[in-house]
Amino acid sequence: MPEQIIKVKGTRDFYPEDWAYQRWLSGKLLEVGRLFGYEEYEGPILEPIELYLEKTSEEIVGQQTFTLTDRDGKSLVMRPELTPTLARMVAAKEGQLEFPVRWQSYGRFFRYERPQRGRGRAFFQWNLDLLGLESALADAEVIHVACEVFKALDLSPDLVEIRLNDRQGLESFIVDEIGIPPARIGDVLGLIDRRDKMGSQKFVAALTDSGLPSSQSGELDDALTRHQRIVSPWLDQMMGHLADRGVEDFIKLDLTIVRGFDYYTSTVFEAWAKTDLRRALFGGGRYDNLTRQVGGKREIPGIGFALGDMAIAELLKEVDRMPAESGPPTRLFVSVFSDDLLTASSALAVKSRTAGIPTELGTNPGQRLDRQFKYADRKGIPFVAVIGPDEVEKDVVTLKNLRDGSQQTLPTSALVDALKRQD
RNA sequence: GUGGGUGUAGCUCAGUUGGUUAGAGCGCCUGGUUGUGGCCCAGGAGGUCGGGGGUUCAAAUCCCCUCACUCACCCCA
Repeated sequence: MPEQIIKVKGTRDFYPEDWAYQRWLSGKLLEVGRLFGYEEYEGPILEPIELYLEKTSEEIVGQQTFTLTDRDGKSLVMRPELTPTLARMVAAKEGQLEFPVRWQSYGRFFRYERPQRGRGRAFFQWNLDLLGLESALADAEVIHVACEVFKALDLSPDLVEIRLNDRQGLESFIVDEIGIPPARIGDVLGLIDRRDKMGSQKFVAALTDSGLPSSQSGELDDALTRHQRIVSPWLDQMMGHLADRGVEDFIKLDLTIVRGFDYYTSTVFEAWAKTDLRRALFGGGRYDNLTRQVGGKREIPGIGFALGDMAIAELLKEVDRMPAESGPPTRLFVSVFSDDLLTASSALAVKSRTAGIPTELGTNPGQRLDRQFKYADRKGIPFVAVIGPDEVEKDVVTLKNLRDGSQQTLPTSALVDALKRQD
């Protein structure tokens, strides 16, 4: 026997019940976006490596992506995120698009990482972006969408929160209040980002190690501990808009939210579960120079976020918000009494399908009826039709409801109506 | 990339200080019921104990290697 072929590490097989969950989740997300007027779009799954080298460090692209070489020797990347693709698509049509652009997308992404709880190498991600607006109204809208997603998934503010910060405000706080030289901002932001994980002591030590006077390290740590937020008119505006929309309960200002790299220019936010799950559910922010880096003629400001399917699934499982399994769509199983009567059963199935009722015709003529019933029952098919010699003679059909065990014999012509009544 | 854990029947798992023919529950198959699923009863099939090597009279059990899965760290665009 040939060796069993195992699936690629970090990928998942979606059996019907798993796929039903994916359909449910993507349906919920896309519907929320649709209610805010966001149009769906999609890009290629393969992109030239240069698209990512522009924006991200070579190390990350080299080590954390699936890359391949095509037959012409060109390096291609299985897309690890959508934003560069979005930038490319917007830049290519920037003269023709009507701004502001509201776009959303749900698709597959790939990252070459070590799989663990809530993270694999192939995953789905929902991206939602609002492009072409500079005002805080745009940021508030996108965060409002995020809050509505929580509502749609039945996740209340006691389970989840969105931690919000203004990177520009944080930077000026660090420079003006603490007195850290502007040149050091990059390092310091990176450490602030990780402060939650390493704890206060290590944080101070790391700051000092990086060359900061220990008085400043301590002062910054104190300030981060003491202050819930920074002085930021930008955040004040956003919070005002969010309160108008009635979603402020989901929002927590948190000046330690940074999100790695220089990608974001002001607003940054991350969603976190307030449970044991120590993982960001999604994150996003404002990027004001999106299209330039991919050859666009002008800078188009934008704000958006991305939500992966795996972390949110972990949370939904943990708080019991997964939808119930629904089984196959089949409503009616038409049993086949014998070879002779296959024609009659077949005709009935055709009639039922024509009426729009998902119908399965027995494929084992003459199989004992109890087997056929058992099969339908296990499949979760709610109705079974029987056409035996008695029924054929009188042009009737026996219809059994497997849910409650009731059974009736009715004219063949009345079957469809009877089924529709019982929906 | 670093470290831990786990691999025994289709599934979830037991398996004592190494000891005879490797077990249970669920599932599956057959029959009890040749026009009726679930419940019940009786019987049955199914395992090179992840793979390879070693120690031993004897290995699921001990040792080494390897593969897979999993959890955490690093990272998280």
